[in-house]
Amino acid sequence: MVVDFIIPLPLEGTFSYRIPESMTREFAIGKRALVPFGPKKILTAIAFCEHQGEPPEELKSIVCFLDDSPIVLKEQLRLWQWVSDYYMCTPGEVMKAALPASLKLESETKVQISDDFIADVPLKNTEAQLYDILSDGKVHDVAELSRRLQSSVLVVTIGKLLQKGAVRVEESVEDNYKPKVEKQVVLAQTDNLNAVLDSLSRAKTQQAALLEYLHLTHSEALPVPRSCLSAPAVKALVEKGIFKELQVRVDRVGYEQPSDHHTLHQLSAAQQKALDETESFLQQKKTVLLYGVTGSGKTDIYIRLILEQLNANKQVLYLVPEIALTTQLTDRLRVVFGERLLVYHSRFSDAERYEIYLKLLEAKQPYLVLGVRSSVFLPFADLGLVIVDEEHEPSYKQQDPAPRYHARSAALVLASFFDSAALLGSATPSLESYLNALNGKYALVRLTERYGGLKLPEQVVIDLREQYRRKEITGHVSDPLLREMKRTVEEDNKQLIIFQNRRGYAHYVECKECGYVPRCINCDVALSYHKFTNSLICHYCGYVRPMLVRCDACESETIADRGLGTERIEDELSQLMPKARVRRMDTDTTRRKRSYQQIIDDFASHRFDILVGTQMVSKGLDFDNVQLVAVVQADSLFNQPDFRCQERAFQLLEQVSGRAGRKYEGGKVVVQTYSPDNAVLSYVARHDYEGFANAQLKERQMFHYPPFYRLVYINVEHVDCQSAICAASFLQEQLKRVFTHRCSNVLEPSLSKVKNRYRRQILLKFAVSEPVGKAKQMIAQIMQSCKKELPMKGAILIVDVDPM
DNA sequence: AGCACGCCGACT
DNA sequence: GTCGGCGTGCTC
Repeated sequence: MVVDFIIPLPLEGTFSYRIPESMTREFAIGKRALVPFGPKKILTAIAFCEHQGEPPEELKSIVCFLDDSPIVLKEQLRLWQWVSDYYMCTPGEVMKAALPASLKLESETKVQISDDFIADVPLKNTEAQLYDILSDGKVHDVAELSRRLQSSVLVVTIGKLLQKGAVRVEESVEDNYKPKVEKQVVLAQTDNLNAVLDSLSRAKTQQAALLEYLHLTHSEALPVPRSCLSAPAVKALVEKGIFKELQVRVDRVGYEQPSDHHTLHQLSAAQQKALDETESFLQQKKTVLLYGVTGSGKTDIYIRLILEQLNANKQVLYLVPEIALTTQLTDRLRVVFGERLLVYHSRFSDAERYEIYLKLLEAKQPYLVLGVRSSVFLPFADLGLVIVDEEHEPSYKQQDPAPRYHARSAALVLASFFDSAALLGSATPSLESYLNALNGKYALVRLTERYGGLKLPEQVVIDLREQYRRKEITGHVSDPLLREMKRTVEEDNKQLIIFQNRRGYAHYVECKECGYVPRCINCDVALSYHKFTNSLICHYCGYVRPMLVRCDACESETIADRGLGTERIEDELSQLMPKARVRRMDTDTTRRKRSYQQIIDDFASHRFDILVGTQMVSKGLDFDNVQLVAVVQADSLFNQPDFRCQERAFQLLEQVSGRAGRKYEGGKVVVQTYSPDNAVLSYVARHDYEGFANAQLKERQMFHYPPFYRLVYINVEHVDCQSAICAASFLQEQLKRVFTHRCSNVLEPSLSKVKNRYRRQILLKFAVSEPVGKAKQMIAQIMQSCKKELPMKGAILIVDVDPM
């Protein structure tokens, strides 16, 4: 028997292996097998299908199957296939993204000293060093050795010692997943508790620990995590035989008790109407686009729909962008769904993801999975509904490594495999989805009223040119904005959010004498100034150098800050409003695992007044007490060299302004800008999404852009600038022959060099009516044949389908 | 992606 | 003359 397997490597196609006679009974599609690959590696492969037709001549046999039943279900495999075809990547790349690492066992090379070795020739320097480390007789893996021996030739050195018979080497596959074990204590015997308590009358902490235990267990002999009680007291109580110690395997994906207890709201009339409409469309298996303004209560509608599915014994996938997955949302869902809720977050460790994966796979009850992009790859067996919340979010598209897939598209395809419905929700739908709704491919449901009948926030635009002319501005905060801020915080005791889409202190710095701007050594960008660390940082590759004392070029000491970042706003605020409590939220302040949540919790409970932040503050957050939202400089939103620039600007401004006035009347948005006449601003002022979208669609159609055309970018990268251009030109010529007007010239991207690689692009455009599958096959074929040609030497090709 | 094989410069 | 650099090509 010969079976084709998917290997977790970026290699084209599948790989065929023989299944030994003894194992053929175990074969099933979707099971894992260990397979030998190359001269020594052993990898985890997924059985994809039985091999059709004549098998290749020389075949290796699999080592064994790893599972009793498939761990990748047939709908998942179909999705892998779809992703790899549509996004032009290999099945192995999809496999890598889809499975938690603990499911992808891989052999490691283990090295051990041979005890019968007699050195007849003296060992060389690195050989001797390695031999020294190994002299302890223990088994070492290569990763550990390379940490201890900083040598680039480690593998070669091991090879040499092996030749001399000094060491033994073997490949072994180990399961690195360790179940979490918790130490617990339980009461050893239950009779005579009072006597036991009395006997501890002179050991107060032990007595207190025992009482605490009884309190926790409601006076029953139940196991309690050891960490809940005072450690020294527990130790003593165990020694006295009052407590027994247990080692218990526990789930990492615990079921945290929700921290507050709101119940289901009564739906407003508008919500009820939207729910009814949505339900009837979903029953017809029609994809629904729920356009609901910010604060209209879309989540309440989702909850009703999810309940229905779970009660009908169907699973539900509820996708949210990374940034919207906060305890605000999980708590709310936990109250309603309890243990039926599974959360899948990218900040989870691999062990946690592994446990969630298996939990869903072995599910006996229907689950609601609340998850980020990659949760479309979880093993759903009976999906009844897919919800994509904030469907316009660009973060649903994976950027770097392959598969460069869009979770919204993948989710819709997945839903179709189960013949189930999908719901897309947003206050600012993507033009792609909106167009689909207009031409009837999706059903459009509108929810244009805020919950509680609150008005959408009023927008005030402040012309920065005018403010500077009249000198009514301090730093970057104009006098009218400052008045609004003071009133909000000092008089009304409300909170405010300040949005600035750049982190750091200054976007770049410049010598006032000669105009010199320090740039990154690895990327084609200026370095950003971070005052807190007094350094210049590249936001693309992380390169850091100390802030200039004097100009590199002319040695002058007059270095000026240019461009505004969140750090600087925070700085200026502490001077303008010294009494206000200000916190900043951006990538710099949320590096640690808990810090993002901490800032949100603190703001929600009004432990500070002003939240300054990047995009992060604009998404899905629900703070009752925010009255004012300020955009300090909107201009960077309007000036991006990107056909989606306007759409993004509208979405961001509308979303961020939606944070104001969610519970009380009188929310306000102040936008400072140098271009107060920008059309986007007037649409946002009227909260006129549909007007904006219709105008944008006209432009997109005119200039042959999505959603009327599909784009495929081919990025050509090379360490040498000229070679990048040559390779791109060569490839472009070949593509042009086939695709004629659909193929662009060689383009220089605005970021022409990143991480020491020079980039060029070729853009292919296809009308949505064209069958694009054929075209992709053609592109792949041309790329394949070009790769072998001389001008393409050393070039790296990256295909991005439906780029964002 | 790894890993082996293979061809050219700086050392004993 | 060898050691060791990394360019190129293959992996069922």
